[in-house]
Amino acid sequence: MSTSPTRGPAAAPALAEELRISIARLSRRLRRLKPAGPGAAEPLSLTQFAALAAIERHGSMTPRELADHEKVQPPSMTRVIAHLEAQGLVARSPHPTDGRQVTLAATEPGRTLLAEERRRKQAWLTQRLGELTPQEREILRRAAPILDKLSKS
Amino acid sequence: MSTSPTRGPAAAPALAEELRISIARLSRRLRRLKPAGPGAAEPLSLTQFAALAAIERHGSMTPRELADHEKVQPPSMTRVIAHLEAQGLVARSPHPTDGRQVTLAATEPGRTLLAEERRRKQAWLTQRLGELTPQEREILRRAAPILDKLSKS
DNA sequence: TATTGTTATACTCTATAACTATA
DNA sequence: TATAGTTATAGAGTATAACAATA
Repeated sequence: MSTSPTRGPAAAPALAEELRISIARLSRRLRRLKPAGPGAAEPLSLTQFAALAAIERHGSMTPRELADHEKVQPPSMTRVIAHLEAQGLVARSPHPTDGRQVTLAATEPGRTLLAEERRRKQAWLTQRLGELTPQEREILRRAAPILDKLSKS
Repeated sequence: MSTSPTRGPAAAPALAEELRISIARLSRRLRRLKPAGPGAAEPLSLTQFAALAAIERHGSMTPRELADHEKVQPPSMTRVIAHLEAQGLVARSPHPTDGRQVTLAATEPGRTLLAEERRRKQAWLTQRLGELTPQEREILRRAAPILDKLSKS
């Protein structure tokens, strides 16, 4: 019988299962949140929001870069971008040197909406985080970049 | 202009956005993992796996309890259970006193498969976790139950 | 020939609404 | 009337395959 250690590298499989299930569960819980309020414009899905936030943060990005960044396949990102563009939140422009590529940038309404969503749509999670102890928030704050590191590999 | 603190309760909105995006991205990354190897039986989706694991851990559960536990609606859990039952991984039995309820328990093949999946299907995440520093793993170990607490609210 | 991006199509997961059976 | 579970149906999100344009 294995002794199933709870610490050290050998505990990785047990931690993997716990994390995998916890992440999936919280992901479902978050996705279920009804977006924004009655007065809101067409709401953004989480993927759309993340894509818009990434575009704004990087200044400009190509669809391929976005797909890699958000861990979806290019055709999936095409749909996300189409939606953002239809809403006037991002604008395409031709790549300066490579005719195949497209450059995406946030429009002024896009930046406005982003700020608004940040203020309002994340209310649920913000509220829950506020109910944690400072120590717990600190752990999550340190965990977030590690989760991103895992996503990247 | 707000100063956007990075620590303390007031930082919750910023942390909320970071966590929300990180969780969604890692969730997509994990879901994309191609399950098991060539010799494997019909693979389990992550939700199916989590349900089976919960049933085994609790000894027995009702569909309603499972749905609440995994943050899905009852009809969604019905499908998950139907799949597990069709594969012979869980068995239903009538509730001892309440004729409406159903009791679910893992079968012997179910327990076997669970052990096998634990050993094999989580290889990717286990590998990635093994590449982290012990300090990083420790942070994730502490973060996992906090994520669960967030899911529960 | 390789790469970017798109179109067409299909699948997985989950939800809501309506129904049945039991309490 | 209220609750557990199921059936029927629909929608969101993402994937793969095939194609067009450019390098």
